[in-house]
Amino acid sequence: MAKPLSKAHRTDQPKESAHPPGSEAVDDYLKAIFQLSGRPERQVSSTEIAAHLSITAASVTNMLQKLAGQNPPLVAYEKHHGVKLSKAGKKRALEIVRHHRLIETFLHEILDYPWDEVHQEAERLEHFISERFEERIAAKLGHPEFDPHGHAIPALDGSLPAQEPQALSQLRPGQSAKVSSVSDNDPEMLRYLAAQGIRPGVKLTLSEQLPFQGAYQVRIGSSTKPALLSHSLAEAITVSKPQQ
Amino acid sequence: MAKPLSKAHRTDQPKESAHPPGSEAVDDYLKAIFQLSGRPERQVSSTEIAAHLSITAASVTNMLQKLAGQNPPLVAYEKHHGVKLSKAGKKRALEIVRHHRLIETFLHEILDYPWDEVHQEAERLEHFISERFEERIAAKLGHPEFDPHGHAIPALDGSLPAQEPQALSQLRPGQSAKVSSVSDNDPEMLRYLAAQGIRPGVKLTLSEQLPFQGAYQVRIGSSTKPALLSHSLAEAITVSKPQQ
DNA sequence: TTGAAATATTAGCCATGACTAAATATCGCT
DNA sequence: AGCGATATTTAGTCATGGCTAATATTTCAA
Ligand SMILES: [Mn+2]
Ligand SMILES: [Mn+2]
Ligand SMILES: [Mn+2]
Ligand SMILES: [Mn+2]
Repeated sequence: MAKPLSKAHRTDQPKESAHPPGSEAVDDYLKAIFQLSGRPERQVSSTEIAAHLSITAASVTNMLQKLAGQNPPLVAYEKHHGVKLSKAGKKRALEIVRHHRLIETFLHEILDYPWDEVHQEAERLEHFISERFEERIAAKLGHPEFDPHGHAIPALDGSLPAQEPQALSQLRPGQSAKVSSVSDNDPEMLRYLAAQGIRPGVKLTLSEQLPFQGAYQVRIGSSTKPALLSHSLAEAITVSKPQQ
Repeated sequence: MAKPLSKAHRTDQPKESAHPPGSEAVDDYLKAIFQLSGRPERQVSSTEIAAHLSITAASVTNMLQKLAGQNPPLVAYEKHHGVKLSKAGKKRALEIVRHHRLIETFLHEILDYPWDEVHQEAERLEHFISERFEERIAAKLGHPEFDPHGHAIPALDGSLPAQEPQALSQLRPGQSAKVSSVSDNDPEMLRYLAAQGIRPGVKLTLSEQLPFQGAYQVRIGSSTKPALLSHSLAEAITVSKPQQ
């Protein structure tokens, strides 16, 4: 918000706008590109970003050109060939991811949110908390390394533990593994998983996989009766390297 | 954010905009009008609102017309004669004030923010927390009635304790009173007051007032050496009805 | 009572970040 | 290699909420 009252500025300000650049929208683009480009890093297409953010591809192209035109550029954009984050863009994306995961952990641990409600709230707040707030909740939580869904929280310098996450759907029958993380954006799914006792750290054994992308039959922890998980559920669960 | 993928809607949506009405800006106008109109309720002028929000009067007029045109109207606007909040506008304003003061209390009590830093953070977050978040921090804090500066927190139904706040500057020499609240928007001032030991609940005695709006000499609590407060400082402190 | 000063509104502009429709580039396949 | 399908970009529009400059209204003092 501008200060029309101050008369003599050193240089005439470049006219503050109602919705400053480098805002919520920009954050969400950078985060989307970060999440979609995976590891090792891949170019991300306009269409993918559009689908991820539920907006049109035209809007995405428009924004990508702005992001590429910033100084410093936030993305490297090749017309018709997608984008990659620049150094600066990646730094900002990781900052927002850190906010998101710290907020989720905070909501769950301190404010007793159920784990299926933390994502939605964090998705909004991640853009608006200060560095002070970030620092304080991190301290309060004892500088946690993982959020309630098992996702690693980037450190202050943006570093993440080198992980080799594998989808549960890629296990072979008979193999065991520990749940590393679960997808955090579908509350209904999270409630279902909680009801099954599936959460990060729990040991799973794939007893059988029905043909044609059918259900996965898993034994959970040391329980006796197995559970059945759909293919999309098995895709939403990552596990650590299978043991034995 | 729109969903361009859903094809057949019941009625064609009125085209979702990037910055939905009923947002941060609207909240801040309603809050400003609420704060400025005082008790008993007064009409508030465009210029006052402009100064309070550090924007131009033209922008204010523009927004007031929009607010008056909403259904239901959020303000009663008489061209050239200022505005008052409508029922709906007052409800929303109190909702935001409740957010603000709960957040301040939360930051101070749970996250150990110093009292001069809570206002700025609350000013942003008040617009973005959910009802769930509000409810959780209120519960965590034991449903507090006052924020760290002594301001009353509106109840869920919007009610506020009937208070008769009086500026310290209106005390007569010799009178004693208890500090009720201190203005919360100037961090430097708050640090100064804290250093003097002036905070809500502390007893003050006005020993002398220098002429021509000069300094106020007060004894703080049961301390022996008096402090000197400028007129603007004495305006920023409210006290409860003088005793004796 | 009247005219200048102070206040307030109008008119026209801009940036952000959506949208749709039209144009164009790339890709997959014969 | 070339055609058509798919992906992507361009062009033009809109709402929100700022701004400045010009105009209109109200107020106040002579
Ligand atoms: Mn977000
Ligand atoms: Mn998560
Ligand atoms: Mn605010
Ligand atoms: Mn306060």
